[in-house]
Amino acid sequence: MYELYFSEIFNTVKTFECGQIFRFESDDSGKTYIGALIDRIIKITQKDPHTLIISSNKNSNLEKIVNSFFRTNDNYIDMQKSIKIDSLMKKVVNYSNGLHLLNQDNFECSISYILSQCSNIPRIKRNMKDLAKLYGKSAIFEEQEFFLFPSRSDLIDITEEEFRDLGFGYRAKYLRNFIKNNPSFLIEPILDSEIFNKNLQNIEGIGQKVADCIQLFAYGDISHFPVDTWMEKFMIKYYNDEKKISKKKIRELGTSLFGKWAGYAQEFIYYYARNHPQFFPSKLKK
DNA sequence: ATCCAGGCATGCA
DNA sequence: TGCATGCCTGGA
Repeated sequence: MYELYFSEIFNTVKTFECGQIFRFESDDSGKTYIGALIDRIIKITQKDPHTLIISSNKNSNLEKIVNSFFRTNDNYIDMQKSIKIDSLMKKVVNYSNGLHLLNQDNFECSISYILSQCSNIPRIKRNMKDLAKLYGKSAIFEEQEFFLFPSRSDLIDITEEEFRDLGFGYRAKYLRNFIKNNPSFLIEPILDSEIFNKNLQNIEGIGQKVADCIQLFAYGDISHFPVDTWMEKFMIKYYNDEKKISKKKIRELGTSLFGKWAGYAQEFIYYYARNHPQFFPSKLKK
């Protein structure tokens, strides 16, 4: 057990409930979160606005894994400054203050975003929980049973039908394909960001949005700006005079406005928009 | 009862 | 390139 200090604000509720991660849970309304991280169970307790208390069932290499998970090398203050490009973004950044991007396990995280399409957070959480409980190894932490996320070899013989029986719908095929083929560049990532992106999109079931999410949340490339329906609503409303514009253009716009910190900007906007649904039409005009 | 959700692949202009 | 449609499921 040790303390992890941030000079900026760190808010566990915003970080774990914003929709970027699906398998960490709190049983005391946000003070403590517990979940599996790669090969171990991690417990995170908010001590004060700058300090987390970290504990785990496995201490080898713990600080390194945790630092990577929480992206402790990011200059959060600089990031916030450079995203505050106008009064609106100032409001968005202040509203989201304390939300940190997480650098997740790439296999687990990639699967969560393959399953995310045309779904919703509670359902994705249920899907991921089912996978872990059925196929993952169990681990005991503080006398409670948890499940690690299954490895590729744990899932290699699971058929599309079995995934369908778990309620994955047409995504079952994509998941089966992803596990079966799992190209080598996923293990040793291609350095060029856009080439990696194109390679991801060559995998059946992964399009622009999921590829961006995988790079952002699973491979820590925070220059990506995934455009989902919320991003579309926000950007059209505030940065395109409420006129319809393609998702591709919105992605370009986000990248040019926010540069290397686009991933943070995206998550802040997503968090802001979802918590202010009254500002955004439920359905966009064509 | 429709409708549509944190998309994608496909087919067509 | 841009747009329409079907796809599984399940919650509103």
